[in-house]
Amino acid sequence: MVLEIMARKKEYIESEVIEKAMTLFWRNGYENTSMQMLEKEMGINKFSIYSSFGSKHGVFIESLKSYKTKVKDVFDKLKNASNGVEDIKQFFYDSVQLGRGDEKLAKGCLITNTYNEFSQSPDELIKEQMNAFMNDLKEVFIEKLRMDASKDEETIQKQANFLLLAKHGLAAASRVNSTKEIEDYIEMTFDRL
Amino acid sequence: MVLEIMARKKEYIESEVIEKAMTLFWRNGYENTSMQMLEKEMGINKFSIYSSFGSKHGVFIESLKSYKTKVKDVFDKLKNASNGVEDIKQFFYDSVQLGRGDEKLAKGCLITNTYNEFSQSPDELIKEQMNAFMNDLKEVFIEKLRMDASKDEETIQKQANFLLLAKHGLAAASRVNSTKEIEDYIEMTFDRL
DNA sequence: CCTATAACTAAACGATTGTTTAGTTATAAT
DNA sequence: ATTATAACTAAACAATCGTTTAGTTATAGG
Repeated sequence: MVLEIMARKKEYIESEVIEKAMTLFWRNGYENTSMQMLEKEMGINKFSIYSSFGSKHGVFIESLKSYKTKVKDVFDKLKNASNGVEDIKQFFYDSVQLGRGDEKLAKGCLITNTYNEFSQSPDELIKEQMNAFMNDLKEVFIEKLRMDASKDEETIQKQANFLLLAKHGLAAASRVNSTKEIEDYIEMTFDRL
Repeated sequence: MVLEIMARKKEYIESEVIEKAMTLFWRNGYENTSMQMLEKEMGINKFSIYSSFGSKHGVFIESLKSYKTKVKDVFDKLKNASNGVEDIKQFFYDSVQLGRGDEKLAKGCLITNTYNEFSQSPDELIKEQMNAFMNDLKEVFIEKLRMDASKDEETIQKQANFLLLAKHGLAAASRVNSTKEIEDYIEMTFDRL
C-alpha cells in the first residue's frame, strides 16, 4: 500500500451515491429505473457507476444493503423491546412511517417491492436476500409472541404466519392506501392476537 | 355493409389472442412483457397486434378487460351469496385459487399486480379502472357486512376498509407465500368479524 | 378472371436500454 | 518537473424496446 503510486481522488463517496440510487429504486423499482436516471440522481456518470459497482445489478444489490441499514434501526428497536405483541404492532407503525417518507406518494418497503418485482424472476441472489430477511422477521415475531406464556406453540406459529403475511401485504398496500385505511388495518390486525 | 368489398379473413380470434396476452401480463407485469414475447405467446406478429389493438398499451387494456370477465365469475358468486361475512371469506379463498392457477409460481391477481406496478405512474386510464374495481369490491363487502344487523355503521365501514386492504395485501403476498401461510392468514383475518 | 382491399410476412425504423471504450484531467510518488 | 495511474468526460457500442412500413398473399364482389 505504501509503495503504491496514488493517482486522482474520487470526487464522490460511494455510500452517498448509493443512498441516492436507493431512493430511485425504492420509488420506481429495478426495471423502471434506468442508467440515465441513476446518472442524474447519483450525480456521477456511467463510467464512475460501473467502475464503483460493476453493473446496474451491482448498484441495486448495494442499494438493498443500504436500505437494510435503514431498516435495521426499526428492526433492532423491535428486537430490544419487551412488551411482546405490542412491540410488533409498533414495528408495523414504524415500518409504514419509514415507507411514507417525506414524499407525496408512499414508496412502501424496498424489500417487499423487490420481493414482488422479482418473485417470478430466476435471480437467485436477490431471492436469497429476500428469504433471509423474511426468515429473520418471522423469528423475531415468534420470539415476541412467546412472551405471552398462555400461547401454545401451534398458535404461535399460526400467528407468526399471519403477521408475516400481514406485514408483507401492508407494505404493498401502503403504496396505494390512505393513512386512515392503514391505521384501521393495523388496529384490526392486532385485535386478532 | 352489403356493398363493401370483402378481402382476406383474419386468421386469429381477437378474444383468444388477448387471453394469451393476459397470461403473459399476469405473470410478468406490463413493463417486463415485451412485444417480442407477446408475438410469440399470441401466435401472431406485430403487424396483426397493432392492427387489432393499436399499441402495447392497447393490448394491456384489453387484457385487463379479459381478466375482469375471469374475475366476474367469482365476484358474482360473492354478490349472489347470502351468508354475509362467510361469503367474503369464501371469496378470499376463491380469489387465491384463481391466482394460483395450474402453474408453479402463483401469479396473484392481475388487477392488484397492475395497481402496484402503476401506483407511481401517471397513467390515468389504468388508475381509473383500478379505482373503479376497488370501489365495487368495497361496496359488496359493505353489503355483506350489513347482513349482520348487530353491526353499527361505523364498524361496517371500518371492517370494509380492513377487508379491502387485507384482500389487496393477500393478493400481493400470495405470489410469494406458501399455501399454509395463506390459509392461516385468511382464517385469522375472519376470526373476529 | 380481374380488381380492390384486408391480412399477412418480414424488414426496418428511431429511441432507449445497459455496457464499454478512447481520450483527457488530476493527483501523488519519484 | 516528470511520470505513472486512477478518475473523470463524452462518445460509441450492440441489443432490445415499441412502432411503422414496404411488399406479398388471400379473398370476395364485380
